[in-house]
Amino acid sequence: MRKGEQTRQDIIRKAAPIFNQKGYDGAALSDLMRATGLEKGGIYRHFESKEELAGDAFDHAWKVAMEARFEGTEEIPNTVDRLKQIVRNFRDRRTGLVPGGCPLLNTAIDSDDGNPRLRAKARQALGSLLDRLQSIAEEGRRRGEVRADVDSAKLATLIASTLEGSIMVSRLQKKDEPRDLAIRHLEEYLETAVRARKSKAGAHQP
Amino acid sequence: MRKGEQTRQDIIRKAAPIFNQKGYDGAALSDLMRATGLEKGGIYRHFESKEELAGDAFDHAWKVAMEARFEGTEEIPNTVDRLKQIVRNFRDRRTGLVPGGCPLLNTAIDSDDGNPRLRAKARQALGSLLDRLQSIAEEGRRRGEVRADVDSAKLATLIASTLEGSIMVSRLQKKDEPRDLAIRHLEEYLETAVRARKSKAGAHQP
DNA sequence: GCAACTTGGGACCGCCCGGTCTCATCCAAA
DNA sequence: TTTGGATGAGACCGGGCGGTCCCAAGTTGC
Repeated sequence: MRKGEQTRQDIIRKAAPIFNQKGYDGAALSDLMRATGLEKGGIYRHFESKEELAGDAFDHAWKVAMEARFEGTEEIPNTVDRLKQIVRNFRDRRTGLVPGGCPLLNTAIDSDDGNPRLRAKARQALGSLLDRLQSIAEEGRRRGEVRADVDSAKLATLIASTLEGSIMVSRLQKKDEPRDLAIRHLEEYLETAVRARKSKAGAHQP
Repeated sequence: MRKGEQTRQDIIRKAAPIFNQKGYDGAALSDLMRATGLEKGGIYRHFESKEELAGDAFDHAWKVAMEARFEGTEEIPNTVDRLKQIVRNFRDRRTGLVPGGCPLLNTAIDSDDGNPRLRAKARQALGSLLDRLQSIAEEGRRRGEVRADVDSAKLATLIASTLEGSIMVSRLQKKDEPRDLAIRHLEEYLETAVRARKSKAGAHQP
């Protein structure tokens, strides 16, 4: 039973870029066979359908993406600085990512009007991103680092939307500029409209 | 020759939602046959390939989208107000649009890593949107309605990116809120960071 | 080192894909 | 009203699709 699980993970890792690049319909079993070096029987032993494999491949790609985006941010004490670093990570931490662009963006569009299973995974993935951003903002509000009038859920949505849109534009134009522009825009927004102004009394420290 | 051209346009109009919803691979000829009420021969008389039809269908969908987004904005005298109205049109002018969401977003992701012909169309479509936004901003700068330190190209890119990203999130969540949020964010941005402050002397009027 | 089970190769399946071609019908100009 | 080109139906095609299954080879526990 040991070898099988290892093979299964191997298939997922090799299949993820194919699905992320070509989409569900576009990724033919023959592509997956070539990428994994296995015959059909070897693949279907570990997954009951192409759809199941696509789901697992998405989970893998998303896990890798999330790790990259939040890498080295947990230890940043100030929550606004932490959000800024997360935003910057969309530009700076790109090694090890599954090729083919943001899995969320790809899968959301790909599964729109069809393939409910993948669509549910995409929704869940977006939820996980929004939740993490929101809870950081909320923590910041409680600590007085984030302005009291900031709506954490809305802030999370705005950050995610802006980044994803700029990634789409950057990929289409094959230029980094739109993405970097959005990052700078969000940094400025976090600085001017989100970060609490320093109060003379000091908000939290005794 | 009259009837043929009419049929051709009919096919394009009926096929556009199929391609926009299902993507290029996902839109089978059988789907197009059902949507148009024609047999294969009837379709292939007017298009030499599925790809050509997809291209024409995208052009149609994009034309409709662009008309909706710029509808009733030409006559707004102040350029910043005009930009704000264009942004709002993403929410308010949605009748007559080809179903399936933003054709640019769909086609950009769909044709990523494959189908160069559709990809070129998507790039060109993005270019046309950016150009229109940019030239409005540029006109505003010349007229002194837009701050001199605003980069028109960057502003256009930021607007397009933010809107497209929020549309993706809205579609995935099946909620209007993310899109509306982005619109409000852009309105505020245009007001506070783009619109030239009223100078006491009056910038342009004698 | 043997037996039992797990693994993966690859032939096979039916289906539907995009695309072609022929021919009856339709339509419009003379 | 005739006639010739425009039009569209639909049978047909080869290929590649996702998926199944059997069996040889490999792996593992005893």
